[in-house]
Amino acid sequence: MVPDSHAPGRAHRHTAQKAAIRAALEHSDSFVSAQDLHAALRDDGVTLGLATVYRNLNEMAESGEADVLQAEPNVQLYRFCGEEHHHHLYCVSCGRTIEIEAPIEEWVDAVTAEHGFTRVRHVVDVFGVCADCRASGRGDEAH
Amino acid sequence: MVPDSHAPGRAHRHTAQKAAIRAALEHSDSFVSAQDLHAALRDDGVTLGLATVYRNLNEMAESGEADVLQAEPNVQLYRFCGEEHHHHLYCVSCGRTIEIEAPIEEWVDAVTAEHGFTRVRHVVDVFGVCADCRASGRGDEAH
DNA sequence: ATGCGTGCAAACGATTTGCAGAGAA
DNA sequence: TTCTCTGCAAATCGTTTGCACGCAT
Repeated sequence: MVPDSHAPGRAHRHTAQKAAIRAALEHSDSFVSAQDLHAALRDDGVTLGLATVYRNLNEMAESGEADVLQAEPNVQLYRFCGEEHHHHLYCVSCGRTIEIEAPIEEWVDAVTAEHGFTRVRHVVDVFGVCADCRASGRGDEAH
Repeated sequence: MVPDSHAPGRAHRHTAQKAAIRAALEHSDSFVSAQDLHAALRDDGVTLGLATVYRNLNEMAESGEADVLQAEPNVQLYRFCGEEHHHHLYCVSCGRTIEIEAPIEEWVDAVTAEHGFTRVRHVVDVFGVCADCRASGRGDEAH
């Protein structure tokens, strides 16, 4: 039955692209799509492939270093994941993201325990149009 | 500039496919993908196109008759939306869905008001592995 | 020298859309 | 009859993957 499948010697090489992607993700003040990150990186002078961005982003998401948010169908947004789990208020018009605290952690524990669920992951995100976008009328188009 | 663009006489014809899709969605006890719904419908003897399922599902989602949930990238799940807005506990292994109540409605109002957001939509869903799947060991594979 | 990570481009797969024909009003 | 809805198939488009080469180790 698959002996030592999680051997300690995971290679994980250090490359310029990997560092650039992580730096760009950390630098970003809100969620970014893989495509946008790729474009920004190229603007920054870093030449890399889109596939590499996807691969690294998924790797980071897999290891818990990044958060993934499905804002719309077919578009997944990534964000550098700090130490703790927090939630977001997301403007669907300008993409601005505000971190918010959701007083539901214990509620989640209670509900999942009640139904016998384990390995719980919860998604709590609020979408809307921020004051600025509303003022500039962009909120009418966004949906 | 575009006079009476929202004229009252929206035609909305009644067809067998439309009725079948709605019935199937109402009958379903959990979230279903458009593809699954299409397959189930054909099993049921209803011959219709996949595009028709998508079109009707999106129409229902647009008008608020159905809920859309992005469980995974590239896969959107639909569910008949009752009268009120409620949340779900979703088993990532067997797809079973349990309706739960989230005591956060007023928290959402407070947070959005605080940041000047409008047109708010919130997503509160909990994912995990239910007791049955955990017992049968399927929870180890699902992610 | 050894292989993991990268780049490119083709492959994928869920969803959308154009167009001609069928059925509801 | 008129005009919307349906069906089929091709088109989209974000994301993933195969393969050969370069670079970190």
